[in-house]
Amino acid sequence: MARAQVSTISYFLAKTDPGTYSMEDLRREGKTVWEGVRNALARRALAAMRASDLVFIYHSMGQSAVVGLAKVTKPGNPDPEFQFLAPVEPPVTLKEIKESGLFDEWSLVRQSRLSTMPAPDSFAKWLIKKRPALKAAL
DNA sequence: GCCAACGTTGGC
DNA sequence: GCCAACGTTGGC
Repeated sequence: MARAQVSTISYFLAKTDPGTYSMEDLRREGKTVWEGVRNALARRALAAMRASDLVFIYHSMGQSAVVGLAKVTKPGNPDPEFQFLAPVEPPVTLKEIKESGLFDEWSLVRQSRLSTMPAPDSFAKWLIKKRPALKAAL
């Protein structure tokens, strides 16, 4: 039976070394083209991004935490454009994500070197529950 | 086409 | 700063 197509958004997670380009830089600039990712699997995730998809910005290199939320304004071809939406305050650390035990199958946990990847809907829900302030940005 | 050596990333 | 994971390069 046909059913009305509801447009759904996908979630992603993008890592960045804050020493090179941080969430604060994105916040200041408002928007940025997310480029410089070379790994094939990571580029596939970038290419899959569509306008209005949501991206969790993650600081690698010491901080290891989700620090912000962004929206895809231009799709990946393969470099998408991100618009800053909101900080995650306080950041949600990889440690917390691991300790939740909910995301053991996720690439963030399984494949530490992967820099860009899809994020499960369950992670978005879990994060919003942990940081209710994010609701306003969604 | 295999695989050893090397380089890079990111967690700790 | 170290090391594990893993992608890439180059000799054969």
